[in-house]
Amino acid sequence: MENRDNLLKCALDLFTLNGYDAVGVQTICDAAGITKPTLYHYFGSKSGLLNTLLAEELNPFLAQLESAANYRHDITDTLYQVAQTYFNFGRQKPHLYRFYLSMWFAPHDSEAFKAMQPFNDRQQSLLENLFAAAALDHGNMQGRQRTYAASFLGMINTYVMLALNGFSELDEDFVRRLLHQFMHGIFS
Amino acid sequence: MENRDNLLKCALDLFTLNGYDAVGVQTICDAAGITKPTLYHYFGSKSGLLNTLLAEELNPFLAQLESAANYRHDITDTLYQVAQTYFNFGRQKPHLYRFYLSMWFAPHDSEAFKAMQPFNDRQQSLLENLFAAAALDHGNMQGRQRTYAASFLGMINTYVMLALNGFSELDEDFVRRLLHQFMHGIFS
DNA sequence: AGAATAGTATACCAATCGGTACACTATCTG
DNA sequence: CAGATAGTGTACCGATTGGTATACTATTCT
Repeated sequence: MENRDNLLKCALDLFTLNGYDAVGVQTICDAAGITKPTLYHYFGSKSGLLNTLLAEELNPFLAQLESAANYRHDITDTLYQVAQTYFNFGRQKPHLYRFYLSMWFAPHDSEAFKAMQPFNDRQQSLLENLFAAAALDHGNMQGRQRTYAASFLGMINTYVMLALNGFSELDEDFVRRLLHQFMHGIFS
Repeated sequence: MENRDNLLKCALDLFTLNGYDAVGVQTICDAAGITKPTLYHYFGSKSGLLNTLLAEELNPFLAQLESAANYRHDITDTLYQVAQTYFNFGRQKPHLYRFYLSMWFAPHDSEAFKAMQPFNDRQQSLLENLFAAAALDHGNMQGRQRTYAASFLGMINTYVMLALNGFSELDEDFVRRLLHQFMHGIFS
């Protein structure tokens, strides 16, 4: 399993730095110091490698997100926890975060977009459920889960990208400003 | 010039649909019904084609943006005009808008990112100048042009993407909500 | 010991990539 | 009419793409 782990590590670095399409299978193998049949033995295909990679990197994050998005009858606080989870992720794995967003904007029929889509769907539905639950306590939010989830996600990504591009720090204050701005968009 | 224009049109469709990297020179030529030397006669290279394409599509937009971003001592109204310009663009050329954003998120050393960068820089500096001018009227905005410009751009892109993904309409009301939310983020 | 299984390398595949040498034609200019 | 110039097609280039047939080795199980 040593070669397998090494392949994943090298692929992650190369993908996040150069993008999925721009990195050839041969390049990954060279970086890992092995040959192609070894890669195809473990992952079956280049996209199989990407899928495995995303699963191993994102599933832990999604688990954290799941517990953060558990509604505790305080929508502001819950959203704060959610935003914190994203910010932590962006802080710890900035390259991966960028790579993920680049896949989100990739052409819809590309391997990269398809690989990323299920993870995005899980985030979206997690947040939709959160907003749906909150709407039981706040009548004026009713029926808008989809839009709320998408725009909250969009706003988080905007803020994280701002920070990744050096316009701010991903600190507590930045989370609070995000929350403040988003909540004002809802309740006015 | 008929073949030239036809090439640009076909390339635009293919790029916006499949992404820059995923479309080969041969594919473009087939779509335009010509052969490769013709393409290389007009544009010199694949990236030359992309650059020409972006220039012809985005320069008119940037001209509109320039006049919209002309500060008239009413920051809310000016930002409203700016946002309107973006929304119009997103409404008229949704595929191109998506393609543009995908280039923004592309790896920094890719052809696509390099081709898009100067256009982004012009938008950023246009907005920075606007916010700098507005800071003369609103002291509490002083010294924050860069962040304001980047976050306003980010918020616009978020809203346009929400609409392009079917979560909303790019209508007047949506612009107003964007403005409302952004201004509240500044003045509180 | 013998058989099965996982892991790995050599060497190859067809297809495609971006790009070009060269010859030809159409058109415009003197 | 002669010559220059722009535009275009045929046929090709070397490099790289994702992927594989086959044989070898190392380990593990019976």
